[in-house]
Amino acid sequence: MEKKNCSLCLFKSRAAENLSDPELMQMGNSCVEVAFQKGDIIFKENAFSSNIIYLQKGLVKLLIEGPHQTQILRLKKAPCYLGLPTTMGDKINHYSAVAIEPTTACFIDIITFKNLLKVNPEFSFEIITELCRNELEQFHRCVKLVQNQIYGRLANHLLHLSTEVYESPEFKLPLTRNEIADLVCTSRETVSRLLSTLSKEKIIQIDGKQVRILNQALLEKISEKG
Amino acid sequence: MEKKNCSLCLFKSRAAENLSDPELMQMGNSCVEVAFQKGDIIFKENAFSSNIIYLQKGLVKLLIEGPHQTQILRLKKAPCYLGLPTTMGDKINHYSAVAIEPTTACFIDIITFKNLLKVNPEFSFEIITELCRNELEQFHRCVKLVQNQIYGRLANHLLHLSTEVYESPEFKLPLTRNEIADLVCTSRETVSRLLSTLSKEKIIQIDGKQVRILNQALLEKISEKG
DNA sequence: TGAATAATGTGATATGTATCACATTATTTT
DNA sequence: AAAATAATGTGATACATATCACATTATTCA
Repeated sequence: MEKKNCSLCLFKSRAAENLSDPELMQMGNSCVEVAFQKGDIIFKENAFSSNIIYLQKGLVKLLIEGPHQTQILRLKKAPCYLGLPTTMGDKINHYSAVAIEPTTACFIDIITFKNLLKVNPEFSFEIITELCRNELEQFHRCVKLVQNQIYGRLANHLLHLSTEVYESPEFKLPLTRNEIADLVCTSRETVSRLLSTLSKEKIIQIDGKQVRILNQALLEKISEKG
Repeated sequence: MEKKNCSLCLFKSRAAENLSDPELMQMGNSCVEVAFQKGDIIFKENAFSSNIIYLQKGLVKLLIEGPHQTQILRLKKAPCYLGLPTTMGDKINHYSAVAIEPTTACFIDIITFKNLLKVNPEFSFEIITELCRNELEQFHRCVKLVQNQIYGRLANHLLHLSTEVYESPEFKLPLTRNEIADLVCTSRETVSRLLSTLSKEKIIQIDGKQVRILNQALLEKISEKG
């Protein structure tokens, strides 16, 4: 197994800042760095979960099979941990992760990771904090998904891509209309139609996958009110 | 402040099993036991979150204000921690907790709790595991809520009450039709209608709040398929 | 470079569920 | 016990969105 030196890592997580040099060494010794292309599966629902994954670079979608369609639970942008709940919460993955942009990830052996949690409480503490923040986000995401109409959900995700993911009013959609449908839980056709509407209303400008947000304030209003 | 002896507690959490006697003492010294009646607010959304709460006995609903209506995020049955994510994840509560049955809860000072996390990694580890399991559950709950039709969601919650909460095919609904609507994200009228339908189909028997599950297999099928 | 495949746009129609309206029945308060 | 209030049931109607159908345009692959 390739040995990595995590103490020199430029993408170190906030939690890992609390690790001592020997601890980082230990992590590096049971850690593999892997590169993924768009569309590559990082881990798969129902497979055994044997690694904690740390995303160094890239963008990933988390997928879960629902009773009627695949659902995109959320997008995860590096740097962040991936699959903490599914690896620590059960032996089997409850969802899949798929790269939607070129992505680099570290696979950390679960035993080493658990060991670090047990010897370094500061590290544990940061992981707990991250888990808690994620769960709060998840609550809010769920409420929006259920209560807002699709127009609002679509607006919400466009804003998220613009402000959080790409940090720019103009960006290229990393998802097809079908995937957007899986993200906002609707049909491909409805996504097409509503994107056209947003475009006709001069709220966004859209050409294929290229999006520009023209009226962010209005988009925010739509995202909140429904 | 009343001092409690947590080492004698009969409702000790799995995580707390890992605490030493002095640590339990420390917890007991900054811990208050409070009793709640049905309808009593345990903590409130947007208020400062200053305690970790451990439910000893009872049943609680977690509420969050959505863009269109209040939503019941989930029911929590004792014994369990309450508000871990909202207390550890932010300074302000992102949701409320309200007793829906007579409930007893321990309020543990957040500073003490955090301190225990930092000195006892086994304790931390169990908390991490619990958080992860909760998040997985939350993912599944969200997918069901979004993808299933209301008939399926209603079936799902009736089953949950029967098998998880009351562990009996017959039970008294702890919620009004309005609250059930908030739980499955629909309107009161629809809940009324669908409960009648389930009753007409001889899948459940319902008289006011008294429910008996007549055909659990079919109810499970409805819950899964939609 | 052409053929095959995938992605997208848009009309017509069907349907689940919200909303409004109002009657009826519990429950709480005085 | 009477009065007030809250909870519930049920019909009529409106509407957001799914689904089906098919044309059009990109993209991928041989």
